[in-house]
Amino acid sequence: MPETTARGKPDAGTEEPEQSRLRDPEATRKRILAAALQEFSAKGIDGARVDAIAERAGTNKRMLYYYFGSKDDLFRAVLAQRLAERAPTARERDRTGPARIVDLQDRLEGSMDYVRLLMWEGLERGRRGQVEQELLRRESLAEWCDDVREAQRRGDLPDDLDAEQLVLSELALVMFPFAFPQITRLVTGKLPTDATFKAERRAFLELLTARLDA
Amino acid sequence: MPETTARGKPDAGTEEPEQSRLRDPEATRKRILAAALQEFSAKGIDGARVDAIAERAGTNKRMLYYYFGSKDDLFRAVLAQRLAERAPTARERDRTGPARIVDLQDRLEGSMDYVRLLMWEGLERGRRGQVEQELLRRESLAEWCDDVREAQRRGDLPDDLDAEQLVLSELALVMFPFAFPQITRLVTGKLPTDATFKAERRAFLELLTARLDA
DNA sequence: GGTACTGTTAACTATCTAGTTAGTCCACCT
DNA sequence: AGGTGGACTAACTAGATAGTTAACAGTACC
Repeated sequence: MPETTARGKPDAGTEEPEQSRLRDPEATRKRILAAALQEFSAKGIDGARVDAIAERAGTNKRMLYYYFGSKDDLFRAVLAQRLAERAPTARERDRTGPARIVDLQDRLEGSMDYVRLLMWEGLERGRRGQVEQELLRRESLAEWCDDVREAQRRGDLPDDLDAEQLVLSELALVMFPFAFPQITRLVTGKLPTDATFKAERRAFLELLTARLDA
Repeated sequence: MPETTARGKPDAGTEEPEQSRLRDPEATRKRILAAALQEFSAKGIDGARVDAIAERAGTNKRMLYYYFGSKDDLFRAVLAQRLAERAPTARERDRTGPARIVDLQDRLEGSMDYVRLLMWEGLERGRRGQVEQELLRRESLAEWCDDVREAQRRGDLPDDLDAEQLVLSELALVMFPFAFPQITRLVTGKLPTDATFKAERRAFLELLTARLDA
């Protein structure tokens, strides 16, 4: 690869203008964010290499510091973006029906990178420090809990279970296999990305939900 | 601190000889392992600093390479030791009774460092590479699944649920809060180490188990 | 067509880190 | 009492890494 004036292909056109200008600040910004998402998701904050992100974005390390102030700020920007992307659709889903857990799994299926981002956040930052988008996230989760409580009042969900603990548990049931792929494999013989595993998990979660709501 | 010839106090005497020799290979080895457990648990494999481990162990970096070949080997040794410590008692617990999940939580309560070790393993190594003590762990978990299947035959546990998925789920319910402290806090307002949280979680898991087994 | 601004680049630096070198110190054996 | 080998240490090294410098090149505006 000559790599002299390589500028990554603009691939996913955001708007239709399609002008493949040589200078395209927005596109560059997005390429960096996308590259950072992959790197951070794969290797964590400490593990990710700034040079690797720059190269993957088809740009220069300097640009990364030009648009985002530091490696840490870049991580925060990636997480914030991913959270913002998910927040609106999260509000729309049914959180109390009989298919709620399977549904949650479907939503998470395509976003293993997001789950891993959250894990890295929990491990590398989570103990004391403040969390990114704290308010937004807290509100979104509180809303979810409120939905559950309302369903409990209606009698759609068992009312002896604490709503917050239930929400936490549903997240646990769905996220855990992605968070601990090695344990998933040791127990079931399959990786969480395996299609067979997903189908089996799905069937199990359906039964479990029914049993819970009985 | 003068720190000239500082040798960490031998503290936990392994045998009773109690000779506080200045040279005590076994004690040094153990101090290094203990220090490494803390560092790796807190910061992961990449995040942990060899110098920090050495200092925490009250010894020299060279000793670490003397006893264990590399940083990575040291991590494996720590994990292997922790697994070996837990394996025997794990076999003794009741895995099918109505208190099984609460019981599992009690066992994990004092070993957050262990859970974190497993998380780091999952994140930093878990995707492809082989897992430490693979055989031992796989057997131990298979045995657990067998116990569940037998209980299902006896009618002590619902037999429509897949045994492996059930084991995975019970692990999920208990480990998740420790793995995602920030999410736990966002949902419940408390950290998983908080005594109130533990009590609430415990009560919830009791109800949940009863509901599952009904 | 010049000037000012902003996006972009390669090369540089200070610091850090895993791993090594080369040696000292101590216990035990004879 | 002296030598042998294992336990231990301080200082070093080569390479990596986050962040910086300084200059270059499109674009826009007059």
